[in-house]
Amino acid sequence: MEIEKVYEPQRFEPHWAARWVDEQMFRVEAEPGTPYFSLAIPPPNVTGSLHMGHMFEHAIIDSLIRWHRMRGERTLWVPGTDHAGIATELMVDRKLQAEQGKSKRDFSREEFLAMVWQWKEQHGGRIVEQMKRAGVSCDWSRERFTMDPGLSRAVREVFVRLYEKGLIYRGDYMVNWCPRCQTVLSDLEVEHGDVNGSMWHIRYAPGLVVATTRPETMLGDTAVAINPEDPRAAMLGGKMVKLPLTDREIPVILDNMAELGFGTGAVKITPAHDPNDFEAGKRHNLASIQVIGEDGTMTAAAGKFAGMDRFEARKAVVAELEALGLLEKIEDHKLSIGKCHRCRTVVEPLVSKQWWMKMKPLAEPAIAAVRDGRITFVPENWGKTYFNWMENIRDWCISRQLWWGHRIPAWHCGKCGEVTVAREDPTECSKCGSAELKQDRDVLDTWFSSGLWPFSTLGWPDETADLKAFYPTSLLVTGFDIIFFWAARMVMFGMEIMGDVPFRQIHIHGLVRDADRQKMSKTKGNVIDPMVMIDKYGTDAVRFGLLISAAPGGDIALSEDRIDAEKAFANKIWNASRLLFSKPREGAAEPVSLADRWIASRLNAAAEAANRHFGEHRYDLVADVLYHFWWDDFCDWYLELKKLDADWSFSYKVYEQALRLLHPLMPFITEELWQRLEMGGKTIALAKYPEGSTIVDVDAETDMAQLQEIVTSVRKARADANVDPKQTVAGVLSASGRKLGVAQANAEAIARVARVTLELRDEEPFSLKLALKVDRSKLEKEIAELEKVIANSQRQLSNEGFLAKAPAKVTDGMRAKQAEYEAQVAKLRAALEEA
RNA sequence: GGGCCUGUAGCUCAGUUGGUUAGAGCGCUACCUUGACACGGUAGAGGUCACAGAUUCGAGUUCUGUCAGGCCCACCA
Repeated sequence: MEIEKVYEPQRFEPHWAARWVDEQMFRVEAEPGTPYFSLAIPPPNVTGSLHMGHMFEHAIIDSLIRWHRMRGERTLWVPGTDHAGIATELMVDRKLQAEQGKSKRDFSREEFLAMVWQWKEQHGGRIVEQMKRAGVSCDWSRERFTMDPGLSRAVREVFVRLYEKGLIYRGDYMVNWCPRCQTVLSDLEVEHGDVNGSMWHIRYAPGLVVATTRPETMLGDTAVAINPEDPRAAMLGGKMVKLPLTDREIPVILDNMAELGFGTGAVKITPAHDPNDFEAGKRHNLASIQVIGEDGTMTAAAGKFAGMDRFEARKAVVAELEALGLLEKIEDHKLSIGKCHRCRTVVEPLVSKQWWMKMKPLAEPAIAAVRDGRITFVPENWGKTYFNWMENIRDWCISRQLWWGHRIPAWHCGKCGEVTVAREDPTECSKCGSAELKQDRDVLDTWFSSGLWPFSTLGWPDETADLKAFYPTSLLVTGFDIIFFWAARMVMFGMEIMGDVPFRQIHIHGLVRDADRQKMSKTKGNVIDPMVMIDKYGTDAVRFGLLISAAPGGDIALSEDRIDAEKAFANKIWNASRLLFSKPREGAAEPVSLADRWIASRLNAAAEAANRHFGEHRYDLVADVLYHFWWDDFCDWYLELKKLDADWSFSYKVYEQALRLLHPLMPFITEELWQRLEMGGKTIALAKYPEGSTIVDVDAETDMAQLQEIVTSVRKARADANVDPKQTVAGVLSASGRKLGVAQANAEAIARVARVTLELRDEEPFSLKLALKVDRSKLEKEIAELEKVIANSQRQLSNEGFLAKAPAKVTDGMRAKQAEYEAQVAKLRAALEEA
């Protein structure tokens, strides 16, 4: 058979990648009622490009999917992408900024959306093309996008249902506001970090000093609180004090929120700009004065500070207080601030009217589903993290002041103010019948639509055959960073809407980090681009490198060296194939030698282990087992011994099975080589995965172990004696029983792989003596060299000659080394004598 | 403040229910360009399994504590 001399994955990987897609080899028909394995891809952002995290996740999913498919199961992997509301909008906005110096707000909503859609049409296919190049075996005929008409209908249906059920409501609450993105954010979208800030102590009245980390908000204070147990309580409680820098008077209230002994014991209350104060304001019926606007500048209510940026206003307020002598002191204070996880702008707490989802009633069945095992986590420890969050869940703010996304299906009546929520766009107010309706301007949090993904992609709300055939899906594979964002919400939506779990298992994988365990990031410049790696080393090497490093639970430290090493593995397989393909294939395909029987047993064991480890999601162990089977067993032992045989037909049989075993992990090279065997199938991906068994050929394995021990002993003896590897030597082997038998039966094999002719003696214990012809001149040369070294170091030890002027420090180490040299020389002299 | 995880060879990591001599890849040393492969072969070196106790015939593995590091959640003026 023809086979190219050099392993060049670029020559065949793109070919197979295209062919798998073009011929729809992974398309599957829905047959409700039959067993299946199905999985929905965690949809990557449509705007994105493939990074190592995707590559890793897809390597895991694709291996598992291919394994299930090869086991003959009806296997579906649904691909798709996410519109990624805020991320996409920010990206297009930045692009406008860079290219035209304009922002989103220079355009109308319609104009802007048209641009985003255009961008999506032009560039949205990029990540999908990259996935195809990476060989993922999705059913591309079922590709979905979260803003497809069908999925949008699902979003709307769910919203209306939950609204009608009272689980979605609208109201004024304290929210996280990003002044840069001009939208509200959910708690999960805020990243908290510690910063070194200050605590300013401000005297509001004699004997009443408040401490604050945000002095600019004092302009919106509507009370000062002290603890009811505070000694000042009786005197100050209910009194009015004048708020510095303003004309207003505010009350001193008594509330436990002022902790005795913390700070000054008095807390300023700003209901419009602090979550705690917002609650306190409700408790005490306080006014709420918003002094910071949605754009992050001070409002008219801030008086002479109006129009200033909030951080400028802070400086100005502090300066003014200092000038008035009201600033008692400034302390260093460590505090945590929240930033928008998209643009890193400091989030401003504001009171705002938003849409919310009640989470407690949705969380309960979702908690139960994991508690009673209808959903299991792999590794199971992640269940604790899930429970921890779910049991302390708070309502989810689902509206966003964005344009790109699913617009909230609610209409406001211009006449009576009633809100009409409907499946079909209404023409009149549900209360007063007025036609003066305006649709809510907001869109839904992007995670609302992703939360429906497992069933919306299968055609819900229609009762499709796909839905009946493939829901619940079998598995979710994802990173721990989106357990709350996504996984938990899918469980809640699945339980509420479908009345069943969205998937039976959740496999949580780690993060791909660089070789130094640092997070990969563009700013650090340590990003390893999967497409670059694919070009350089081939997809198979990248996949295998990721999978063999994928220990459960842990992050993986990926280096280019690791990928390079796996390319060497692929290269090894390629070259083993070249050897095999140079041999005749004709024959009965039955074992003809010990080597044949042994490799069949090893193949069987490897197959059994691979199946077992796949079942346990231990892709690292699958990879490890197959790596060692191919390299150690098949190449290093089997092929070397096989070179003695004339009939190679059985080798082809084993080889073909070994290709199948490896296919889920290295789909390209196995497909390419398998096709050259002309087995008649369309693709190795649809060939049956070898089952293997725990029953091994004990006879063959035992004999082979004996043979390996003999060979290794000979090689070691040769290495010890420094024998030229090309030279065949004679030797005497003492052994008995089975080992002797093996030595007798396999004398030719031993001679070949160890270059030795052995005289066998039936005696214990096992021993080996090589009859070596010693090269006298080589020995003499070695002795001479060593003696030179000894003489030199002797001079050092005794500080003779020129060294006497600058005596070296004599250490024990030097003396020991000297003794070693002398012993070595003595040994060599003895050897010379003998010869 | 609450929760989770990690600490094993120079580096990155395995080590299944406690059981002889603790493994892999890379790196390192020596030898070898042999007709599949130097992206290779053969033989090696290298570990007080963070530390201290406890349980046990037996602990890298179980328990407690200490130290070190990482992550997540949290309305800590």
